[in-house]
Amino acid sequence: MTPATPKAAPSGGTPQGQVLAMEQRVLEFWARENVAARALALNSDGPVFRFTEGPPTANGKPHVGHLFPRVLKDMGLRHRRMKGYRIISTMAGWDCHGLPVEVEVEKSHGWTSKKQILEYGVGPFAAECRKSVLAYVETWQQFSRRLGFWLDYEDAYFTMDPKFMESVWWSLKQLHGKGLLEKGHYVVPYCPRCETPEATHEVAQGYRDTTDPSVTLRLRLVGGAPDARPAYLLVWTTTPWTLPSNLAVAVGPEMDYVTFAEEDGSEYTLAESALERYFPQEKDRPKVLARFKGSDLVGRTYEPPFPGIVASTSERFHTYPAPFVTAEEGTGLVHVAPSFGVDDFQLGQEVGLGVFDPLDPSGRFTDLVPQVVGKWFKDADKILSEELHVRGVLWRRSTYKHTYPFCWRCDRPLMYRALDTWFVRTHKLRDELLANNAGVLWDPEHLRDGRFGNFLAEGKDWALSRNRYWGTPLPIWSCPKGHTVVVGGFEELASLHGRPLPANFDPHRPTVDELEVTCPDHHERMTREPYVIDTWYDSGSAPFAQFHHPFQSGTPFDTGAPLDYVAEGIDQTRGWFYTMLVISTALFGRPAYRHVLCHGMALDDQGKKMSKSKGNVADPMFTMERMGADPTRLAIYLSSYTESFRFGELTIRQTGLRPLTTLLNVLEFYRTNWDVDRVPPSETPPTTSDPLDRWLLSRLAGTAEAVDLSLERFDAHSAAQAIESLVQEISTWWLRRSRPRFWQEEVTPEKRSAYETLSYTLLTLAGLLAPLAPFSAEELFQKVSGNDYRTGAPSLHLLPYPRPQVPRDLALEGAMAQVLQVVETVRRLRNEAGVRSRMPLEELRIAGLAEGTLRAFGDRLAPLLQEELNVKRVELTPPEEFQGSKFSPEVWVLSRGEKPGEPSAALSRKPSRELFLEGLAREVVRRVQMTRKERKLAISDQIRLELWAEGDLAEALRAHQEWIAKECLATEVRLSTTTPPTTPEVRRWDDVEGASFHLLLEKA
RNA sequence: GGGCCCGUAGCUUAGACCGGCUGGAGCGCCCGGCUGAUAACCGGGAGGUCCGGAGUUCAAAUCUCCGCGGGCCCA
Repeated sequence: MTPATPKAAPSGGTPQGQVLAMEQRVLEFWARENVAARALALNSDGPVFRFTEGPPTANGKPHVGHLFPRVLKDMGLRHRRMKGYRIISTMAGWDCHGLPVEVEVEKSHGWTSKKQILEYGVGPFAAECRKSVLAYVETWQQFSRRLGFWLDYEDAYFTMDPKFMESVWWSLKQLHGKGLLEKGHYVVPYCPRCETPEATHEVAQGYRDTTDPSVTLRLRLVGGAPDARPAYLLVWTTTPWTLPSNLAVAVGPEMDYVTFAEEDGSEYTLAESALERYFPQEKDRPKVLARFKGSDLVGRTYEPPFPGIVASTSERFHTYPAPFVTAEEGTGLVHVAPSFGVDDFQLGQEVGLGVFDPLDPSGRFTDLVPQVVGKWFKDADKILSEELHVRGVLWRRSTYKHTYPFCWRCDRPLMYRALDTWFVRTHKLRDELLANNAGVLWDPEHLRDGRFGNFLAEGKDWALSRNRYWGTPLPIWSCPKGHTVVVGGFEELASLHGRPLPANFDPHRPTVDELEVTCPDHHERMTREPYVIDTWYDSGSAPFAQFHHPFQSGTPFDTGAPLDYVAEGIDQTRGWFYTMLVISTALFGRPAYRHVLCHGMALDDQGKKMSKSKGNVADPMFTMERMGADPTRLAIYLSSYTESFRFGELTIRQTGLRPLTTLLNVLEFYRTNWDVDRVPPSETPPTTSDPLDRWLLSRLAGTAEAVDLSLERFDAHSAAQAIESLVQEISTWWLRRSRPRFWQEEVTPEKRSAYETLSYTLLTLAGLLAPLAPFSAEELFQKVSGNDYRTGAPSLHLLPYPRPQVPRDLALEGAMAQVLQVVETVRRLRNEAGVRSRMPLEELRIAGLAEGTLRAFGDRLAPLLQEELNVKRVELTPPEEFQGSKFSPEVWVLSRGEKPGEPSAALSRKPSRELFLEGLAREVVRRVQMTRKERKLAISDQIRLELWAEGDLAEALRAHQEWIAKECLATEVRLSTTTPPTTPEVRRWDDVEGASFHLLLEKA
């Protein structure tokens, strides 16, 4: 959602605010220490990892569609960099050309047609296009920096850079030399507003539902019926504006057709299957006079819908057989206008119909059709239909809902139109494309043979030329004698020009066309084919053109080496992934990339599709400023990003923020304690015999291995999940169980082991987390290593990736799992008995533990459970004990393991008198601690304590007076049974197992 | 109209390729605990027609087919 309130980032104590503050700290550190640039310069002699940034079109602010690929790319690049690879290249890139940019400039002037560009001047127009692109680059850099996406923004490639364009020219010459670049007159999707054809991958972006007229004509057959009655063909179309261009009618030779008569005696012919559509009610259906195959209908002559518009020839206005006629729509008799349909054009070619195109380039009728001259083609529908109606040619009229392509930029309906167009003959490369795709690792896998593979198999040609201005000009010149030269570089152009090119030669239009170029053979002035090329060709050339290949020597570009990793949205299957593959196959005969990661499309928090009209499109910069980059990144990694997934502040809060809060709280715990004890952090795994610590180290080793393996496959999802569950385990088990060790007064060996295990774990975890959540990882590193962002401190992101240094102890992990099972069981028993954890119980008996568990823990098992479960005695007993009725329900709560391997447990139901008093003492201690906190005393502050109590409480306090003093850091504890004074300093506590007491607390 | 993908608790997801314990977690909810990690932390519980139906099988969330819903792509 785009919220109404700007940049109101929450702050203060919320987890969200803490994360934002943390990220700010990290950003300042990175900037101050120039960390990003230093990281990019790492590993200059390491093994090569090839990458190319898919250049976004820099003509607008980044949107969600730009966020996801960047988050996924960054994960892969950070991981490989930490593992010592030299990344080629880390250049940022900007896609500068194309219709989007032109449209932006046109809009700024309020122009509606191409003519206005010419009036304004192509030179100034191009200059504005350039300016428009550059205007957004700064915004994009801010966005990327905030996200933590590190690329080389200082040395970015721009597809409008003459050097880049020269490489593109070079490649086009190669294609031409291989017979892969050809001109033809073909039907292509055409936007009359933009006055240019579009490629299929562009058209693909603009389909939507629309309602068009549906008209059925009756076209009079010359000669009429056999008995000379008037006879008509019924012909259906949804584009009445193409009817003046009608040159033939197509029939399906194998299909069944029928004739029927209407009341006036006229005979009508249509496909048999169409009868039901036109006469849904059986009772209305006319009587069929004759039934025959379409082939019997071939060769008839009819009167065109608009006689006199098009000259008749011996080929025109006849019925022809054609394979594309179907029985599913219309009448089975298809209106053929070769200028305006792919099938129509092909049929026209075959039988020699010629073409008739009465539109000017902007889609308005010329005087070839007088009744609609000057009209926009869609506006002619009504006028022409009305005329047909008046003349009695219109038989039925209604509307028709279907999906139809609209221009992806200007949102006007496209048309299919026969034009002169330059093509990349990709159909000739079909088998090679398929072969080069076969070895690519697609994620998700099904794309390889599914959507992408199917598209390649279609083997459609790529319409390359655009009748526009702001793009790489098609470098093809021809002379009046028909001689054609494809120019593959500026030097070659200079030689045709006859002298050096002007300094700072700009190959864009219009300067390129102002250059005098002479035909080397006929010595006549040559003119350039007046097109620019599809901007997708530019970006598809980025892997080599960013290096100015082959003009620049000594670049790291290798003609034999595909990219190791690319990541973009699934929409790029027909976009960048396609154009890169075509170009690399044509030029270098190899695949363009080894591993492709494709993310799905974003839905909003409610699972609804994001669309501009709904206003639910997330602004990623805003989202990051509110939620933080790491929560945003984690939310993506933890989602099923290869499919469509929800993305919004709610989702980020629920999925991305949560695991980070837990982790940062663990860190907070560590730091709070570390500030007191100052045990040096351990960069290597501590040697310890503590089973809890050894368990954590083993879990860490397992996680490290799993995360690394996942990231090797660029599987951020599994990696993030593995980290998330380790964080969970640290927090819910290791830390909780280790707390008593941190409370110890002195730095005992156990306490040291806890510190070292935790610091080592957190430092390693920081490394594992670095590719995914670089900010939190840095925070973890700085705070645990003790570097604390001081000037000159090392950054985590300049350090190598952590390697597991401890072998896993699977036996111990299995044993711990069983211990956790016991803990869970006994907690349930306590719940059942209604005895809170603070109240100690006498005894716990356990049976059915695996042999391995007992071996792994030796005699440490009992103390571990004793503390965790607050029982005085833990006995391991033989399973037989649980079979009889030895445990009376009066005394014990019981859980019998039912499945094999499940332990049984019996717990004392009630505390003894003695334990009850101990429990009461603990209740009092807890309240004293709360009071200390209320008074904002430091952890280490000593106090004097006075307590007033009666009955059981008084007895409990007397019995545990010393212990209370120790727990509360009290130099003295005085007990009174008198009435307490009613001064405000005396704090009253109620409801301690039904009783109340007072306390007075002073700093000693 | 065609192709590809997805559908597991209110939400995010594991399990599916390779059929087999009682479908597992986290968040949220309810109950409780803890109280110097504190807008934090911990336990327990409720909550699932594994989208529906049919088939294969001793056995189906998992394999097959047919629907329904959603997404993306194509015509």
